[in-house]
Formats: sequence, C-alpha cells, structure tokens
Amino acid sequence: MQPMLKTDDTKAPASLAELKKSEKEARRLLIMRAAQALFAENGFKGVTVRQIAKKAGVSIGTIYNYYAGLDDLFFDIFLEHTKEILEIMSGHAEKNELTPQTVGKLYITYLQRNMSFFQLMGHFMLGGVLSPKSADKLNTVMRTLMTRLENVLKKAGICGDTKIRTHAFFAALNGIMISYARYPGRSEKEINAHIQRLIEEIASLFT
Amino acid sequence: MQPMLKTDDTKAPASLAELKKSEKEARRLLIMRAAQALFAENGFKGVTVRQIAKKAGVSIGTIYNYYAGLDDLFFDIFLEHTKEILEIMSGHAEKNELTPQTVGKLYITYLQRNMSFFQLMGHFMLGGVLSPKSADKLNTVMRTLMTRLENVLKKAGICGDTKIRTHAFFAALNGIMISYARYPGRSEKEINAHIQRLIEEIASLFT
Amino acid sequence: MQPMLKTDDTKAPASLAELKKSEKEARRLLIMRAAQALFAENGFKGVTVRQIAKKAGVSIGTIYNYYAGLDDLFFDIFLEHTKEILEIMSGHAEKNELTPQTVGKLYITYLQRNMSFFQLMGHFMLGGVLSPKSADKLNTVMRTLMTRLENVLKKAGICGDTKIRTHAFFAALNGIMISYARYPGRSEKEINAHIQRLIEEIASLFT
Amino acid sequence: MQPMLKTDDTKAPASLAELKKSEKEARRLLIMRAAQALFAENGFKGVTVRQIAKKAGVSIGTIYNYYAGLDDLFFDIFLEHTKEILEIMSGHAEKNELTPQTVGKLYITYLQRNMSFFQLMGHFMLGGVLSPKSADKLNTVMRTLMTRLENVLKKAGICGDTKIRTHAFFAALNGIMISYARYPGRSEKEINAHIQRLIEEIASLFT
DNA sequence: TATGAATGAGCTTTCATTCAT
DNA sequence: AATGAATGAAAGCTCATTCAT
Repeated sequence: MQPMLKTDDTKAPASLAELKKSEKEARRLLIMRAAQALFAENGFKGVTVRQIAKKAGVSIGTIYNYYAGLDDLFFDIFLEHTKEILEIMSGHAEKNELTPQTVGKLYITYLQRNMSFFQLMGHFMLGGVLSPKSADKLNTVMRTLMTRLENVLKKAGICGDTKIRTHAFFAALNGIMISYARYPGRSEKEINAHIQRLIEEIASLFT
Repeated sequence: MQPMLKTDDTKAPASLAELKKSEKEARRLLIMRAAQALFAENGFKGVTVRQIAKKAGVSIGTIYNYYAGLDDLFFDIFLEHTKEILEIMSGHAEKNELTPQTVGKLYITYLQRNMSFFQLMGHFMLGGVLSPKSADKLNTVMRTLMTRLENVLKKAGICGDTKIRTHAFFAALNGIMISYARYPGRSEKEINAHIQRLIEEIASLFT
Repeated sequence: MQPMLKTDDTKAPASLAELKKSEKEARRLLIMRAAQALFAENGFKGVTVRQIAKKAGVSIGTIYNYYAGLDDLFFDIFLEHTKEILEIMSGHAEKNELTPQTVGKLYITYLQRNMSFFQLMGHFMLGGVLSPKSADKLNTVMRTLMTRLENVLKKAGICGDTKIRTHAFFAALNGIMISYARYPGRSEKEINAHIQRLIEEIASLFT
Repeated sequence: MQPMLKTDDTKAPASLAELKKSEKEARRLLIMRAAQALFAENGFKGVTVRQIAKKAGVSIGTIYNYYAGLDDLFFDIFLEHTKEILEIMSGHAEKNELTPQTVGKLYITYLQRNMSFFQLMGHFMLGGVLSPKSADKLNTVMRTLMTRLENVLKKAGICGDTKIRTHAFFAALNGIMISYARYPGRSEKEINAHIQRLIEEIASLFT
C-alpha cells in the first residue's frame, strides 16, 4: 500500500513574514505526512502521538501547537486525501478520459491503496464529532467532489435528478468498500476481482 | 435510537439439564443486551468491560466465562443483528410485500435505528481481525441474507448475473449509510429525507 | 525434562473402608501429578488451578476438597520430590555406590530435570509461609535426607562435626543450582559443563 | 531488615543540561529506592507498580518513563545491590581485612539484611528472562565480583583452578542462604547461629 | 515557539477461591 | 463428595493531553 500524497506544496516566499508562514506550513505538513505514513503502516488504531512526533522529528508538544488534538489532525489527513482524489480526477479529466467506470476504478483503487483514508471516513461518519469549522471544510471539499462526479455522469448521459444520482453513485462506490474490501476468508486476489466486477456493475447502472 | 432486538428467546425447559442450559443462555443474552444498549447510548467509546458488567448486573469475570474477549462479544452482537434483519425480512416475505424498494427501506431503517450494528460492521470490515470460526459464522449468515435479497430482486425482474447484482445492491445500501447517515451540519430530518430519496434512486436502478 | 515421580503407590485394599481411602488417595495423587506435569511444562508461574483441574480430569472444586489451597498442593509436590530423591539415593546406597561425588551428581541431575522442584524450594525458602503442620513434615523429611547424606560423607572419611559439614555440603549443592543453573547468555551445554566441574570441586573438598 | 543502599550519588552539576540530567537520575533513584523499600517490607508480593508509584510520590506513568517495565526496574535494583556489595568489599580490601571467612560473613550479612536482593536473584536465575542488554550488564558486574573474590582466595593461599574454586565458594555461600536463611520452625537467632557456623565451615574448606 | 517529562484515569484480562446445587 | 459458574480485586501497562521551562 503506497500512500499517494503529493509533496511539492511549497512555493517561493515573497517576504520574511511569508517565509515564516511557509515554514510553519511546512512543519504542519511534516506532521501530517508522518501521521499518514503511520496510518498506512499500522492502521487507524495503531497510531499514537508519540509515534507521530518521533516519525516527524518534532516533539509531542509541537504537534499540539499545530493541531488542537488528534481528531483535528486526523481530519486534516482526511481532507488532504480528499483533495488528492480531486487532483487525480482533474488529471484524468484534462485528458478527457473520465467515464463512470474509470472514475469508479480510480476512486476505489485510491481507497484500496489508502485504506486508512477509508478508516478515517468510517471514524468521522459513524462515530466522530466534527467541529463546525471542520464540518464547513468537509462540505466545501465534498461539494467540489460531487460537482466533478456529476459532470462525469452527465457526460455519460445520465438524466433526471443528476445531483441525487451522483450522490447515489458515490454512495454505491463507498458501499463496495465497506462491504467487500476486507471480506474475511477471501484472498486479496479474490477480493479484488470481486470488487472490479462490482464497480463495472454499478457503473453500468449509472450510464 | 431504539434497539430492536427481540426478547422472547425462552421456551419451556424439558429437563433439569435443559433448564440450566437455558439459564446459561439467558445470562449470555443479558450480557449481550447490556453491551448492545451501551453501544446505542454512547457508541463504541462507551463499551468497556466494566460498563457492560455494571449494566448487565454481573461481575467482570462472568463476562469472560461467556465470551473469550470483547471482540468475541462484539461479533456475537453483530451476528444477532444480522439474524434479526433476516427475521424482519422473513416476516414481510410471507406477506409478499418485498420489492427492492421496500427491502431497501426496511434495511436502512434498521441500520438507522441500530447505528451500533453499522459501527460494528465498520469495525470488523475495516479494522478488526476475525477468528476463522467467526469468519465461518459470518459467511453462513451472509449467504442466507444474500439469497434472500437475490430472490427479492429476481421477483422484481432483474436478469443477468443476479448474484453479482445482488451484491451490488447490498453494497449500495451500505454505502448510503456510511456516506450520508450522519452527514455533519445536516439535521436528522434533512438526512432522513436525503437517504429516502437515495434508496428510491438505488432501488429503481435495480428494477 | 522428564519428571521422575513414581506411579505405583497403590496396594490391594483389605476392606471397603480401605478401598474408599485408597480411592481418595489415588485421586489426590492424580491431582498432584497433574500439577507436577504442568510445573515441568510451564514453570512455577504458569500453573493455574483451572489447568490442574483440566489436566487431572477433575473439577476445580474437587482440588479444594483435597488441598486447602494452592500453596498446600505446592508443598505436597515439594515433599513428594524430596521423597523421590531419597528413594533414588536408597537405590544407589544398596548397591554401595554412593560417594560425595556421585551423590552430588545424582542430586544436581535430579534438580536439573525437575527445575520446578528447585523453583518450589526457592518459593518456600525465600517467600512462602509454611503452616506448622507443613513445617513439621518438612523437618521430618529433611532430617532423613541429612542423615542419609551424612552417612555418605562419613563413609567417605570426613571427620569433625559431621552434621554441620553435611549441611554445608547440601547447601553448596543447592548453591550451584541457584548460582549457575540458568546463567544468562550461556548455552545449556556450557552451563552443564560448568556445573559438573563445580560438583567435582565441591565434592573433592568434602572428601 | 534495613536496606543499605547508599544515598550520596549526587555531585555538583556543571551546566544546565547536567543539572537536568542529575535531576532525572535523582528521580530514577527515587523510584528504585521506593521499590527496594517495598521489597524489604512485604517481599515480592508487595511490589506493584501502584505501590511503587505511591511510595515514590510519582505517578504510575512516570515509572514507565524511567523503566521499560517492572522486570527492568527489578533488574536495576539487583544491579545496584551487587554494586553495593562490591563497594563494601572494596572498603574492607583497602584495610587489608579480607579473608575467605570475613568476606563470607560480609556477603551473607548483606544478604540477610537485604533478603529482597536474594529474592531477586532467585527470580532472575530461576524464572525470569533477561534482555540481552541486561544479561550483559549482569555479566560485567559478576565478573568484577568474581575477580575480587578470587583475589581474596588467592591471598588466602588456594591453588589449582582458582577461577572454578572461586565460583564454588560463591555458590556455596548462596547455597547457605537458600537452604537455611528462613528455615521453617527455627527462630531468627537459631538460624543465624547455624548460618555462622556454616560460613566458617565453608570458609575453612576454601583456605 | 518548541520541548518532553509528568500525569492518572483508563484499559483488558487473569485467577484463586467460594458456594449453591 | 463433586461440581463449575460467579466473583471482583488486582495486575501491568497505555496514551492523549498539559504545562513549566
């Protein structure tokens, strides 16, 4: 499972103040990346503040200077993943390659490679409590994602209430993951074959 | 959120041995119900051995006389829920009322009223490790559920690979839950309206 | 590590009462042997009442019908071992084979094959509290052992206060065990070679 | 039973960093002394993390900041005792007072006043598992102790394989303790008299 | 702003012993 | 005499968070 987070978020600073700001941002990123890596290694439950601090090369206290608490950090990671998914889709959109099927496969592939992202999704959707600020951020990014998906489906020729249909498509893809991504007693290969068939099934229904 | 687990599991015992056995079963149920109630009250965080023991009115040690560990107990709860869903569907099947739409609504309604079941599903599917024995039990009950769903969809006139299509239907329903059941910043009413529309959308696709 | 406890303690009963008594004794033995076997397998700390009951094929409660508690059972095992050592020495004494060296090797070999016995010795001598009754039993058997050892040393020609010298010999042998029987970082072979040399050294001093 | 651990481990710090380091060392010592005191009071049974924390006036968590686990702490105590024994012997060596008899009495007296040390010795030699690092430390300190003992015995005129003879002497002394230090049914006075006689007996054999 | 030692409530699990049957 | 389910105190250990430096 290779995390796919990009690394070139920094640009040339224009002033001292901006320099400091970008430094700060860089360190925030450092922390987030460390946590993300640990997620990928040990899953959601196996990540502790100590480990993150060690991996990021900062002190525990510093983490709390950048994030109000672990859930805050976790949500930041979740958001980062969502943004990355958007970028991946953008990349393919420019090449005019997006069909419901390809977008479905892209999305699921991403989730399979970043199970921790899906674990976080489960955490926040099923159990966690989001601050209003976090909820706002989530809304913004989700709206963007939905708009993009909607465009793909429209181009594929869906009609009717395209918005609700997009939501249904998105839900169905997530459903594949939670229902079959780690089905007990099945090999990774079997699971993947099954998932691919399900994506095609779902995608064909939405075309 | 009202749990809907049935309570009339007891029958008249035919012998002393059977009496003891049913007593034992009754206490096992007591423990499971206590845990289930705690799930409903406080979510995953609120379920500790201490809490369960207190709620069930038994000692901590007793819990370990009935279950090998917490995960064993959790899985038992999960299984019980699944069986109950099957029974609900059976009830409606006899009355010949099952369409993809009604079965979808029944299922989602159950999940909404028993969020803990869905949390457990997430727990086992995303993070937990199931013992081979538990995996077997899971397989058995899931196969039954899938068969039942398949019959419903067949009666509704689906064709092609009905098995994979059933899995897709099931996945889509679960996806609605994980994607929208607790969407942050939305009221319960809004959420429910949205979910109902999504069910209809999905169901219509599978008809 | 093969435990060396004998098994033919039963004789033909002369009456019904005696039959019952011997049955009882047989069951007591059954429990003790089970505990002894578990000691050999898992060491002193790894033995629980449940395990003993299971291994002996009796219920937990039954164990408490025969022994006041675990320490009582442990002490019984300790005593049994001591008696066995005496018997081994008796066997060789009849053949007129006992020198300080051979008796030292016999004793240490027994301890090495029954480390749990030595662990018990440590338990009772360093930390445990013995009931007066147990202390009496211990005294009796130890006196017999000392007498036997004394005879061996006398035959080997020691003079002076033979009693204190016997105690010193006995102590020295035990000291070899606690000091070197499990020396960390040494292989079993190295340890054994060292122990054999020490026995010879000690034995030669007492000749 | 008065523990005899020394207390003057602190020196004037040369810098802030060194100050902090010595503070840390002081707290480590605080924890170790608390554990040592509990050993002396209640034996092995009385030493729990909670008790140590309470006695040392620190939190439970703090103990785990200084030691990886209880066994790590126990071994530290064991080592500290060994070092102290070495210091005691050094003090007398300077005064040229060491004969096998005096060194035997010094050693045994120390063990009698610090039974917990001997209990720890039993713990590690009979049941415990030492980390490689701990095993190394043990080896170092034991080698020093053996060298010192060997010098004493050499000065007393022993010949032959002086190394093995030293080990035998050391073993014999330990054997006195495990065999007779707490002989059940004997008064403390009787026990002490017996032990003193045994030391003389042993010492005379090694001269 | 960065640090990291201190905190202590909290966790799951074990196990000798009791006692009603 | 035999049973074994129930007990619950106690264990070692974790870890997010705080706060003085």
